Amino acid sequence: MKPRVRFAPSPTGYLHIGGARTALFNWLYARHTGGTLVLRIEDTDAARNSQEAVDVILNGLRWLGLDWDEGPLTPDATGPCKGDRGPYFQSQRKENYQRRVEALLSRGLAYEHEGAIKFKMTREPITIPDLVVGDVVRPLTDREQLDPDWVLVRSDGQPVFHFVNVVDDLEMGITHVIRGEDHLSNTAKHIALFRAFGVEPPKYAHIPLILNGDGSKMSKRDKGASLTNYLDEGFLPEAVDNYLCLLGWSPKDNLEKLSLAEVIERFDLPQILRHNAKFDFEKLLWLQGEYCRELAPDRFYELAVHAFAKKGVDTNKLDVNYVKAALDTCRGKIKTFAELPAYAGFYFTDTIEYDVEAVKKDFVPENKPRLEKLRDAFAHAPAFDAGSLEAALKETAKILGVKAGVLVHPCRLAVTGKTSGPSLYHLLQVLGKERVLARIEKALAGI
RNA sequence: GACCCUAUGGUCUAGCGGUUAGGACACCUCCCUUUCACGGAGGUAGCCCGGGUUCGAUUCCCGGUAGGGUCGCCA
Repeated sequence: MKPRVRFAPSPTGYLHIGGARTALFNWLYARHTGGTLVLRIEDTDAARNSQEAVDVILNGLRWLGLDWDEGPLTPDATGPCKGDRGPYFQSQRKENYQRRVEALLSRGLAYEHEGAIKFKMTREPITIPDLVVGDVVRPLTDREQLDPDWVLVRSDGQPVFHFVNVVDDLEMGITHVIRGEDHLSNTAKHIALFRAFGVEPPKYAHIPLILNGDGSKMSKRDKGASLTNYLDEGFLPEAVDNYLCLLGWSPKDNLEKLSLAEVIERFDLPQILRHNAKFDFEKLLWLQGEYCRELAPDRFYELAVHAFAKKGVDTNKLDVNYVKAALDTCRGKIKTFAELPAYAGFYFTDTIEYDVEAVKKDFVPENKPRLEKLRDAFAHAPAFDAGSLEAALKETAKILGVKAGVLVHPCRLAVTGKTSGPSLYHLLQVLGKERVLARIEKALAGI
């Protein structure tokens, strides 16, 4: 029988990076085994849930490239879904829970208590056979020994998470539950419930948690905890996917950069690591740089244009060849698209803001005649292309008896306002004679 | 407080009784380039502690310690 796995997030308005990895691991297992991935929305908390919150999850998964075989097609709980085991929103499954409670009640496995309905929990220790951790024996804690029974349905009629989760997994035919290790202890409750329904529980695989760099738990307010954050910062989904795979799983042959297709081939449950991992932003950034560098030109332009648009710079109004030429000088230089507007903004504005420290260093009186000479050399260069400009600059330096760097730095500052950026000669070529001479002139006036 | 999981450089990891403990990120040095990146060549840095078992433990067992998790009419 082919495995049926599920990702069952609660729509809280954001998708936790750990949740994203749980989704990824479920997806990988489904694709590796040829099984089915079910997406189920656990929206029992009507007050807190909203369509927008569901949309965050759907968009996040789609961005990562994780498709599901069964589940919602839109964020609307009553909207279209695919799959024949629906509904896939818990808010639409009330009758199921009702029916299941009555079954337990009628068999004396649950009882009413102060308006709530409680489950008669086993007193004996329960063994959780976990595919990642191994057999885990979970006895009752001292507090549980005082009252081992737990609430299935609140006094207001709302069923609790542990109950609906198990009922849905049972009715949706889930064979493998792959989820965060924070659920490991409570799995005893789930197993007991499955047995109460006379069904063998699914196989469990509890994956380690993702922690902050300092080892603390990644909570909602931690920057970097939300997947949306990476989307907004201009990360590439393939970089995020790749990095997430490396957290708690390893291809084992010293491979670091690998595609999802390669991971699908190698991925399996027993190889999942048992210990938590700290999130290393620097390593993600490195992978991001790797993928960014090999981006197809069209996609690079598209993402770059989008990044500028987000900063209020509409490059669509400009000559497309100019924009492409400008962006080409940035390829391989930036890592995330979010840094692009600051990196190459000088191409699309005539208001150059000079780096204050660099001005003190490079816009000094002795550089004024040098910059004037350079301006003249550029003005009379046989052609305004990178090669000619480089030759002109070096020739000028030679005449002045200075190193090329003496001219390079003030020139870059005058034209871009910055101390670093794309190749100087190439950016001069892209900017064109008119802009370059005007900017040097303007800088000269301020020295 | 009870119970559960975990433990290789700063970080992610390979290792599954005998290895000069391997790789990657980060960091440092040098080369390339008179910007910044990229690339190339080196370098610093690790088996949590204590007992066993064994001819021999990073590896197996026990105990500590540390980190994480759970014990809700939250999910």
